[in-house]
Amino acid sequence: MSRSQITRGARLTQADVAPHADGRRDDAGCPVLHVDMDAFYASCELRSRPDLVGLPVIVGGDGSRGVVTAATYEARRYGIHSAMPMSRAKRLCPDVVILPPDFALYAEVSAGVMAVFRDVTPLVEPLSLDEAFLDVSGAIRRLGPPAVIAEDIRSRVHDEQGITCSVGVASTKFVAKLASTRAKPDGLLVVPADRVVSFLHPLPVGELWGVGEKTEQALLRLGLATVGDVAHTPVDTLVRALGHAAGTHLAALAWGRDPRPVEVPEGEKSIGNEETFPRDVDDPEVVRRELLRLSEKVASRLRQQGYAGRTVVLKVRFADFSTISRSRTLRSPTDVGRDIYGTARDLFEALGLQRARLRLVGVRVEGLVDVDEAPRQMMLDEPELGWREAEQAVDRAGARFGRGSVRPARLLRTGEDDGFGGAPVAPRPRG
DNA sequence: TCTGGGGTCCTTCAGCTC
DNA sequence: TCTGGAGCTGAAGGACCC
Repeated sequence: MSRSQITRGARLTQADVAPHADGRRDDAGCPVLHVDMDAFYASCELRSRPDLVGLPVIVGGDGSRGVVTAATYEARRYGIHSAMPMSRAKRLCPDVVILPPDFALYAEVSAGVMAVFRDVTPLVEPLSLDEAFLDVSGAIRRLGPPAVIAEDIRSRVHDEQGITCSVGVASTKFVAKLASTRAKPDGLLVVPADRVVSFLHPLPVGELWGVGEKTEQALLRLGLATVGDVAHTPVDTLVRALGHAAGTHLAALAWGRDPRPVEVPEGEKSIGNEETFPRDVDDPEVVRRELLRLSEKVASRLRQQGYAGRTVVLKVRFADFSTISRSRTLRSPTDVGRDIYGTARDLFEALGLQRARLRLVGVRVEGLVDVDEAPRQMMLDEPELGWREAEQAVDRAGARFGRGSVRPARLLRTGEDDGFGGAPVAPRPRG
């Protein structure tokens, strides 16, 4: 690694504590790296739009109900942040540049970044497209101490993918994640193993992993404002306020105890799709058509990834934002859109809604198993070649002619965006 | 201000079996 | 035969994360 690479970003920092008197390396005992891309979606877009570098740019749907998916640091200076309604972002910064999301691009860049990580260690645990934990304990002899490995990763991501990232180096996942957040943007922060407590205790409770708005309010009601306050509170008190899992978990985190190892994920646990209507809907036929579209989409993703699932979950959000879900477990796992739709529709009908105004519907399939290991329940009247084979044929047609080139007749409506991409096209007549 | 979409995990409760 | 408790599973909802 060149000197220029090491100094790029000029933010090789450590927790603000006194150095070791005996000359030990500060990253000794810190094999966990948390790597987080800076404003990932926006950074991907700026690679092909250098004219926008330095301007407030946000990525997100520009519809009436869109939210900000990512914001450059220039946009954040106006108070814009992710998950903020687009309408508000535009009010805060009328000149903000809005770009529609291109998830295929982000997936491609993410694959390149993850390849860099796996070049360093096989122990990579991705958390999302733009961040991952790495356990580099097995790479230290080959590549050097964790801080050097971290800088090398930052340089390679920058040189190969043209975006910047921040890295936290620590003894546990939780502290590494906090460190990368505090190193942003384009920085590196090492929290030495024996300074974890002094690093953690001054932080506000909201920084604890798993503490969102509700839990933060609950903790503040107990008079607990900092991580140190939580650390010095009896576990029983936390358990009473937050439940067993959250209470014991936070008590451990507040002392820097996080036994979770970096793990290569085994696979998905559920696959689902949901959609917010552009305007609230009270026509049951529109809802049924949307359920069919979502079910087909979920089934297609299941087949693509080689899964079948046993539990179908229907999600309904009403105009007042209240949300309910209903689920049904099938006799055997399925990856057939027809089955998923039939179950989702039954669940919807069972709600007995009398023209309630709906904001969103969603379909999710849980209890995933490898499709080759899934027992198939043949119906007495089921033909040998059934819906599954038909939908597999649709998958093949989609791969050849474009996704959505063949679809259920109910979803064929000229000019209607059904989310399959492209204009609706009727299947070519056979023969 | 007015709240997307994709996920995971946890808690609570009800029903069932032993 | 009846009853109560333990343990399991499924269902529903909530909180959280990115």
